[in-house]
Amino acid sequence: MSVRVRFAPSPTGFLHIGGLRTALYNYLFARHNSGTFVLRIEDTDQARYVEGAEEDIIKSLEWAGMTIDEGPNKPADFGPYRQSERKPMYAEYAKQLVDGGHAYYAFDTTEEIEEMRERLKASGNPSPSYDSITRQSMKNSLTLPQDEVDKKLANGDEYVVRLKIPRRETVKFEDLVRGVVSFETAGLDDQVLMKSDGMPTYHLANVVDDHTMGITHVIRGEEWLSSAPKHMLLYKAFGWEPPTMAHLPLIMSPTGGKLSKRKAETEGIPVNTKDYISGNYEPEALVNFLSYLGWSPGDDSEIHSLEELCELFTLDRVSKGGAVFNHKKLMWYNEHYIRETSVADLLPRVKKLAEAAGFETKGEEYLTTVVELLHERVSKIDEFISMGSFFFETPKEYDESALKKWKDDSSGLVKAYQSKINVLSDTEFIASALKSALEATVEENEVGFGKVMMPVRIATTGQGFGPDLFASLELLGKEEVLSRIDIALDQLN
RNA sequence: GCCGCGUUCGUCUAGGGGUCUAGGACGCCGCCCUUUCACGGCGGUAGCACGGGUUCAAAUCCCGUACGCGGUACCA
Repeated sequence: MSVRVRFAPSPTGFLHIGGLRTALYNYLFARHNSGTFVLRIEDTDQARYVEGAEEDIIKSLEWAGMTIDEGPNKPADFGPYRQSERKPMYAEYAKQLVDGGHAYYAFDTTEEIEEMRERLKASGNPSPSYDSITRQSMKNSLTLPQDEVDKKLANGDEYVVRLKIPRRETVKFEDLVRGVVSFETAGLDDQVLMKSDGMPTYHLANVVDDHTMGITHVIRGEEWLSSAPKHMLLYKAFGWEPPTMAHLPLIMSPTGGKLSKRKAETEGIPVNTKDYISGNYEPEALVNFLSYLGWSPGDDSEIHSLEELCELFTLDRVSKGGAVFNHKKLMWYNEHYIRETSVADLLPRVKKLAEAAGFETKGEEYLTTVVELLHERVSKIDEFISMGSFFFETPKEYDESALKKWKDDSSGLVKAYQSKINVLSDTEFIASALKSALEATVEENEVGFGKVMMPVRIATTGQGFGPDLFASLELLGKEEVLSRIDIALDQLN
């Protein structure tokens, strides 16, 4: 049987980083096994539905390089791929469960359930639930006479369908990440399968869809482990072979706990994939970083393309413990991929960013040199613009910490250098000549190299750091350099 | 509280009874390179949660404790 996996997010918001990793592991597993990667939208909670979320999910996966084989955007034989569009199906399967004695109708109002909980709490049960014991004293098709149940259903009274959890059973199954896990049914509640609005809950829809869509492996976050026994019970009740389970470790916040939107934001970590897109991160870097958050190929390698990861990925190498999101390591990956990318490939992207920042890019040749000069020192592509802003405009201000290196004698030295390069013709205005001129200035004034170099750098770039000074000056051109020195001399004295 | 899952350097991880004096990566520190800042190169720092077993031998197996995380909804 060929492998079929699904990524099944609910469109309740933008795709966050944890969801992206779950998608990635599913994708990697699918590709490794020449299987099919399915996208299914779990939109059964109408109250939490967010407009545009589905588009965001698809766009995010595409950006990361994951090709969806089947999904709402790519219909195939197992559609529809939105649960809301599969609604009639769930009711039928729920009925099948009821008829088979595995589920029942419950007519209790939320107030009545609340009342039951309060009553049990008062008598010492800290977490009462609607289960094999309490259902005996509630209003459902197990306790009510058949004719009354029929009447209520015919009347159109509101009801839910609940799973009839067996009283005392052990549910055991093998998880590809965790090994054998087992649960006692005594601790499980009679999960609602069909809500009173006619929509299924996650549990029913998920099991029905995974089965009817031919899903062979369920790869999802650990937050689902606790409800997995209910799902196993459902497969059994339907008489279906359950898919193989694999519960992934959660991505944790540096301060502890599951990496939530709120936590991530206060810690300066972008949570939504769209923030990585708009933040100009390299998708290859995020993918590589994420793949190693809870998995490793077992050797000392760190860098792998998506294709290589597909080749290497196996579920038995996924770790069990939660993995803390380390933004610095992500940046290391990002930096790596920037350096791996050729100047030619970087060029159009830098051009676009520069134009978006309102800069005149001064021609392809000029921009190419800018990218070359900065290539080894940026860690994110937008730094070509921020760090290299002086290539596009005269510095508006001078970096404060750099100014500490502007000493009393700096003006004089900069002036001396200016007069030396002033005599160079436009064609003589090249890095080597500019360097010689500075060396001459150094010699004549009997000072250290940095004594002249740094003030010149500050005057012309506004920064105390940056790419090779002489190559930068050459690119800027004689007229511009001289003019910047004039302005600096004027402003810094 | 109850149920479940987990725990190797600060972080991500390798390791699955002897080859572990515990390996790699990020970070951090130092040195080299160097006109600055980076890049790069070299080196360093730092860890088997704790307590009992089992065994000739335990980071590795078992039990317990602690701690962490998840679940405990007509949310997913």
